[in-house]
Amino acid sequence: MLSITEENYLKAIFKIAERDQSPVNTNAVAASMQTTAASVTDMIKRLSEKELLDYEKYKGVLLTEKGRKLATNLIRRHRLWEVFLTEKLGFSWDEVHEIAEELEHINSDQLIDRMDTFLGYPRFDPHGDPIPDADGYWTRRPQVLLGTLLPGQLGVVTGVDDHTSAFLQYLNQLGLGLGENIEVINRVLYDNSMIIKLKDGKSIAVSDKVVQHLFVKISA
Amino acid sequence: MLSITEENYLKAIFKIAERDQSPVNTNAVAASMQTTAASVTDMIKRLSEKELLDYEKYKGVLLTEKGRKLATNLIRRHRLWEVFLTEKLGFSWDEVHEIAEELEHINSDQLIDRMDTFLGYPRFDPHGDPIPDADGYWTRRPQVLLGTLLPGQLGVVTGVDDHTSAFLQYLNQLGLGLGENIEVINRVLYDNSMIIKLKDGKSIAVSDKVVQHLFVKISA
DNA sequence: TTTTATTTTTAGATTAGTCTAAATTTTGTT
DNA sequence: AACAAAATTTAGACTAATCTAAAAATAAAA
Ligand SMILES: [Mn+2]
Ligand SMILES: [Mn+2]
Ligand SMILES: [Mn+2]
Ligand SMILES: [Mn+2]
Repeated sequence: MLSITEENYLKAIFKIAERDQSPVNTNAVAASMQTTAASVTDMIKRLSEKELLDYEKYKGVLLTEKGRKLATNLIRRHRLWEVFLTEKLGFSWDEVHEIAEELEHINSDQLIDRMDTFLGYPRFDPHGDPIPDADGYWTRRPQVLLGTLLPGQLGVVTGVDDHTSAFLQYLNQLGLGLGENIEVINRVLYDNSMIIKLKDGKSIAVSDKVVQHLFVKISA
Repeated sequence: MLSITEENYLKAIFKIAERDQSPVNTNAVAASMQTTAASVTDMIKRLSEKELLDYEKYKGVLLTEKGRKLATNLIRRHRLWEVFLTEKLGFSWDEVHEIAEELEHINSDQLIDRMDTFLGYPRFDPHGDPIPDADGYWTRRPQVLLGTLLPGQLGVVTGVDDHTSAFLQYLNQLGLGLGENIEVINRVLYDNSMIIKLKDGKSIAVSDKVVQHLFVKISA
């Protein structure tokens, strides 16, 4: 049985290993957990003791298979809860993360299985992130950052690279939700912004920031 | 912001105050929380410091209005989650308590409001216990223990006085779920058991234990 | 290859929550 | 009223998780 704190560390380490490289270094974990390097070293020892991490002093950590399974299971729970909150309770995608951050620690496999069934076995969460299966695996969806599209190309919004509610709310305002069809009109070289056309026919300008953080699947 | 431990103490104290009398004494809390009297004294001081309890050394504790609101809100959350687990996820009434015990600590009023709406504003949980409103109030339902009924009287099962899964599973086996219509055939004086008739016409014998822990509403 | 900067670990303290054992207060009984 | 029993509180110690400051190891730069 893990404490909520231990679970959070494990999840953070998994995500850093995915984003950066393995082994994961102490400072990266400290930054992600908003704590000190000293605390991280402490916790790393505890998690290694429980055989969730492979740890060698000064060399960083790798997740063991046991650690990986626990971490992906947390992500599975988190994302399923996010689907529940949006699909069933009517929350908006910018409101669910914090609540799911708590709900993911509810420890019941039966609960998650039944929730998965109740939701109809969703493959992606409200932010377009994949939901791991019970073994902790998922298949990557072909998607690229909006910024890589050329004028004339068509695409569908499939995800975000920035999960802050500020960004998500801004996308709401722009009408750029998941599944939205877009067409690139042109790229403004001056500030790297873009003019895109939405399905309602309206053209909008999206800043460099948006272009760098919105995933789309190229459809033509 | 309260810790999960603090919330659990508060809930325990509320329930003891309801069951026994106020003020609540230290040993009762220790028994309920399965901890020592010393730990309870410690926690009582902390909760008094936060003005959730009125505490006088050696005299036991009373909940303040603030404490009562928090305690009943926990009970509200617990029971709404139990409804969700049974109604939406298909859990049986003997499986939900432990999970709700964790879920009740998820701290989001918005979540509970939306859940309440999603469930259609239920007034009772799967065990027949009333769900407090947002201010922590509910109206008592007219119900009596099965044991008080006389031969010939009709009733509807409305609740249980024993929430152990052993008891609930035994009731499943007997076909005595919530809402079940029954008729008292006769009382066996020898062992205080009872013969009752169910709506399917079958008569069954129920032991003294059942008779003392099953609530029914008299319907005729 | 020294020297410097960065990263990581250790040492020592702190807080929440817990425990056992001992002291104190209250309650019940002669 | 005096004594015994029960309930409660205090004292002191322990673990998990955290922090700051200092020491040690590694990496980068001169
Ligand atoms: Mn999230
Ligand atoms: Mn998400
Ligand atoms: Mn319950
Ligand atoms: Mn219940």
